[in-house]
This record gives sequence, structure tokens and C-alpha cells, in this order.
Amino acid sequence: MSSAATTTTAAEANTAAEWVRRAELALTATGRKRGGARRALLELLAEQECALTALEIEDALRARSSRPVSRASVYRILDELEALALVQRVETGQAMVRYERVCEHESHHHHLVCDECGIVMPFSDAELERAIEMLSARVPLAVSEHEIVLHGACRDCAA
Amino acid sequence: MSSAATTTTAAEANTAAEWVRRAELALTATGRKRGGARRALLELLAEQECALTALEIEDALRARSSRPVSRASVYRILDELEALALVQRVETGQAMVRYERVCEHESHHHHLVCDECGIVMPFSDAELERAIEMLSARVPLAVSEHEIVLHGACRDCAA
DNA sequence: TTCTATGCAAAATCTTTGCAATTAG
DNA sequence: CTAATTGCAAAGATTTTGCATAGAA
Repeated sequence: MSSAATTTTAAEANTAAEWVRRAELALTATGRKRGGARRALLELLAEQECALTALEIEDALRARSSRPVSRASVYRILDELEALALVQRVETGQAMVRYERVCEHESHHHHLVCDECGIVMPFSDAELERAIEMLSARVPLAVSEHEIVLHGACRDCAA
Repeated sequence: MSSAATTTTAAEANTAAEWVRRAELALTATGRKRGGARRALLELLAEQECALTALEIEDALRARSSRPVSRASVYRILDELEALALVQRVETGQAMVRYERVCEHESHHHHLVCDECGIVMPFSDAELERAIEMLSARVPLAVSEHEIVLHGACRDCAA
């Protein structure tokens, strides 16, 4: 029940750092101060390449050298970040909601979920995005977001 | 927070009835007996055109002339039906999981969710399905299912 | 009769809230 | 100094489980 690789490559570091900067700007712009819990959480999320649950975030922060953050704060901070569209919820059909950072100028991704071991992996597909875009125009809803989850067996579990 | 139209048209009655029959076959085939709670739940689900939450199901059964069913049984029966692939879970990003029947020979649908009022509507799109199918071949997962949710504002709420 | 199905109440799990203490600006 | 931030513990909400009773084959 853990998500895929957790560290970013050097090539991705830039957008991750950019996201942290954007987040701090958005936060101070809405009159917030810079607490240590929030900073630790931002740092952690910046490093992730895919979605984590609140519990995974709490555990990761406790395990790292960084400051442990209480569960209540994890949830509160995730809510704030979600309201500012810096983080988005990902529903994978597993028990818990997952959260990941949103990078505006990066092609967004969707998720593959292995129903056996619970691993969650990101993917993206231009064709699919195009289909969604076309579709959005013909549907009785002013579409603001979309979420796509593919379920199945990962290579390890299928073997 | 309720789902869209809840009754089926005459044209759809056939597949709904077929689903009930298939469900009862699958249940007896796995050595189950035919309890009243399960029958009431099957009947209700057969009539729905879109996904309901466990609570909505409980309330609907209590409201109808039909037999009320305890919440625990609603959950238990939905689990059974899901394990037999007669029902599928739908995650809409709302607090509660939704459930709807799965019709094998019917083109399956996905969901539109209004984030303002919570209404859930079904839609289907061949282009999208094609894109998913193409994609499934290129992904490190033996894809068995997929779920697509579009979020936004429905016509009433956008107005 | 025997094994499944069901209801009720208690438990478990995830998430939110209230409040007091702490910290940033 | 003032207002936001945080942790802790308690409360909420949804879902699951244990157990005794009722019901189907």
C-alpha cells in the first residue's frame, strides 16, 4: 500500500522548487504566516512524484530528519493547499484519499492502481486528454477538472 | 447530495431485469441462500440509472414499501456484489463511496459530479473509451477496469 | 436440521474540530 | 503585541465486525 518511487530526478527538481515557491507566495498572499509544520509538509510534497495519503505523509515526516507534524495539522494544511489549488485529492478506490501537488505548467498526470499490492503509479497520455477536452464541450457540466484511474495488476503482481 | 433521475425507462427495463437474474444466478452458484434483504437491495439497484451511496440505499429501502434493511446488511451485501463484479464502486470525491450495478453487455458509463450541489450524472463517450483502450496496451499494468470522473458546475449551479 | 442471512450494537478507521499553548511578523 | 499556527485530545462520520436470532434449503 505505498506509492511508487518517491524521489524526483534532477530534471524535475526545478518544477518542484518552483512549486514550493509558488505555494509560499500564495500562502503569504492570503495572509498566512510561515509555520514549521507547513514548511516541512511543502518540502515533502515537493519531492514526491506521486500521490500520498495523509498517514503516509505523517509517517514520512516523522521518519525523516525533518520536524514531525501532528495528524491534525497534516489534514489542515492539506485542506488549505487544496483550497489554493496547490494540491489535489486523488481517489484511488483504496480506503484513504491521496494528495499530490499540482504543477500548473506541467502536463498533469493520472493514476494506475494495482489492486493486489496497492502501488500507485502516474501516467499521462495526450490522446486521452484530447478526448476529455472534446467531450467536455458536449456535456451538461462546466467541467473544471477530471480524474482518471486505471485499475489492474502491476507487473510484479501479474507475474 | 443526491444522484440524478432514479427510475429507468421501459427500454432499459430489460437489461435491469437481466442483471437481477444474473445476480441471483451468481449468488446461488456460490452457495448463498436468498434472503429478503438481498432481494430488496437487488431490486432497488436494478431500477437505478446511476450510482447511490450506502446511506441513500438504506434510506430508499426504508422509504419504499419494500423491506427496510439494516445498514450493516447494506454494506455486507454491496461487498458481496462487488466481489462478484455485479456492482462497482464509484469514487466521486465526495465523502461517501457510491455503488452501481455493472451490466456486462451494456456500454458502461462514467460520471459527472457537480461540486456545488453534489449531483452525480452518468455519461458515456466512445472516443474516450477508444483512447483508454489504446492506452491500456502501453502501460505497465494489466488493466482490468477504469474510472473517469469529471468535476465542475452543473447547469443549475452554473446559472 | 444445518448453514446462511440479518439486525443490533459495539468497534475500528479515517477525518475534523475545540481549545490552549506556541510562534511568526 | 496580535494574529496565525500547531499539538493534543475529543468528537464526527463512515464502514466493519461480533454475536445472537431468524430464515432458507
